[in-house]
Amino acid sequence: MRSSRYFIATLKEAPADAELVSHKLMIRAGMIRRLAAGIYTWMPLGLRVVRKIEAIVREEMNRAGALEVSMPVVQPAELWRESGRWEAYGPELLRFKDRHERDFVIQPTSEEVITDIARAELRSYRKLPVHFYQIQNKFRDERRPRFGVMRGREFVMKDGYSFHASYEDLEREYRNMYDTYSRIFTRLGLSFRAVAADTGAIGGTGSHEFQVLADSGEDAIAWCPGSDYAANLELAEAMAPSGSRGKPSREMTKVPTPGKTTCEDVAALLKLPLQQTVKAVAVMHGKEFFLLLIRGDHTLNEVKTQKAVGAFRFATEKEVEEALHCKPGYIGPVGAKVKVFADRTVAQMSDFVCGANEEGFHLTGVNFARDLPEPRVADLRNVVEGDSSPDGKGSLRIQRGIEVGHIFQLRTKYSEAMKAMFLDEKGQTRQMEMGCYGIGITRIAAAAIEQGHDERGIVFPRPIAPFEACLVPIGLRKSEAVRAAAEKLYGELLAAGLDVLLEDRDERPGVLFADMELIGIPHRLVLSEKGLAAGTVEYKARQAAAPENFPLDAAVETLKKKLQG
RNA sequence: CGGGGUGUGGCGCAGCCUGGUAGCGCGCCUGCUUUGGGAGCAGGAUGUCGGGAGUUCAAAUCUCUCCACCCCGACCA
Repeated sequence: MRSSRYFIATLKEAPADAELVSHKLMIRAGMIRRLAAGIYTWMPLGLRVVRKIEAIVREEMNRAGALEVSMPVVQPAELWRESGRWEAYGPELLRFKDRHERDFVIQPTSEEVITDIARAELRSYRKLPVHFYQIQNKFRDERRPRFGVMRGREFVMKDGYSFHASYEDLEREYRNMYDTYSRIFTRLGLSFRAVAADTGAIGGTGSHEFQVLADSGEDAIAWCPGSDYAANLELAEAMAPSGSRGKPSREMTKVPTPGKTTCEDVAALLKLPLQQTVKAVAVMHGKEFFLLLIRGDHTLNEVKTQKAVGAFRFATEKEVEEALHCKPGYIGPVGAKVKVFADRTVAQMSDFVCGANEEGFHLTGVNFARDLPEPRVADLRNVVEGDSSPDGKGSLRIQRGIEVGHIFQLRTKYSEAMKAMFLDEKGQTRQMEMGCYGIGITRIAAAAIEQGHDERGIVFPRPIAPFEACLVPIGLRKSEAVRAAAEKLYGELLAAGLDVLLEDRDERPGVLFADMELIGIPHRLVLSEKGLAAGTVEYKARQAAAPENFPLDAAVETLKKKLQG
């Protein structure tokens, strides 16, 4: 490709509304342009990246035995009513009516349509297993689209669905996909981690997320360096501290703590470690008021809490006052006539500090059994760095990540709702087992940039860079020798099958270099009169400190070698 | 959906408080010079000041209203 005939639309300044580096750089590099909130046009340069990601995903999916299909983006509501998701999905599902007033949706995923295909086409165990996938646009009416294409409303996803005659076979395919995904993200040149995940709204049992490691990621991952344990923070189990609870050694005492409503403030005032305090979180479970006890330095894990106590919401200030006759900030479990759940860590504490249920006062030296009834105990908190790993093989570390892939064992959630049955070898009707597997194609482009960038712009991994290499001639329009050498070398590079951009725009060298670095081309060749006189061409990797020179007649071989490395 | 904020040329912004005939930087167009790190000089084009209504002799500026977008909180690829 010649840049003079391509569309390079770089910007010096990023739009003010971009927050994430990847968002800023994608706009500045001219990869995307915004049309509406969370809706973007992929410009030629950006689309090249997307297509390269798709190609790798497609290749590996095909290699793993999955079959590509393309399902409609517009789907009739009847199927969604049948699966129950018409009601269950909520406002993120974009719904509309056609001219006959019939309800339709723009698909956020395609379980319904594929299950409809499966129940019509897969009537015999002889046709199982089968795995269908597609790569195509999805729409989710996010409550708050942000971060450019990272959390857009319209995005490209690879979604695959597998059907099986037995759970054992589903497990086999799940492992197959686990391996395939690992291969895909490795080939894409990303640093990632596969983590156990919550199954969330999609339902089902086993589930893993593939997280690209980046500090800007929205997810937190807990993992153990001493083993293969890795889980999303929302799932990672916090173990009870070892040993047993200490004996009460102090009298329970009411101390004045005026204006100190947080554990931090109270600990500072009383000159006690934060780990000696307990915060009471007031929640409503239906019409019932609960207190959840979490150690002062810990945070509540809402996913785990929901599993332990059931659906809940935080109580309002008014509800707190009605239940405890006390303002939030001073509430506690002592003397409270409500159900109390304590986190495992809190359950092991003795002589702790908590609110006195009296404005301006806290209690010190509080002990279970002696001062208040033993609470119900559950795992309610987020794990923190240094907690012991649930597999007992060391302590946990926390890292941030961007979810780019997710695999689920759906089991029979959809085949049951939509009656996807097959006949087994004994002629008996049985439900199909299902798996589903997603990869966020467009999100990968953004995640790769979060992982690879510097002050000059994007640093793409070679497999997904818009071009593998660029050839920058200096003085193309001034020097006939440079022009001829550039044309010749460009022809040779193309003939060698390399994906090269010839930078032949009529711009000063500084502009050309800056643009090539901004858009993230990983390898650069420079031709100049000076170099030609010496019979050399200059080579520089995107992140190398300094360029090196090679003989001009070895340029193609040299670049090939560099691309391998 | 709740809370906060912004809307002025393609992009980034000033002007608004204290009404008075719309400005800066980048980009864009033309010419000359320049050509190994986002050039210089000269000339030029581009605005229903988000939309509507109102107050006023006069509205980017004040009032009301609608819209769009962004940021902070309950979920997903």
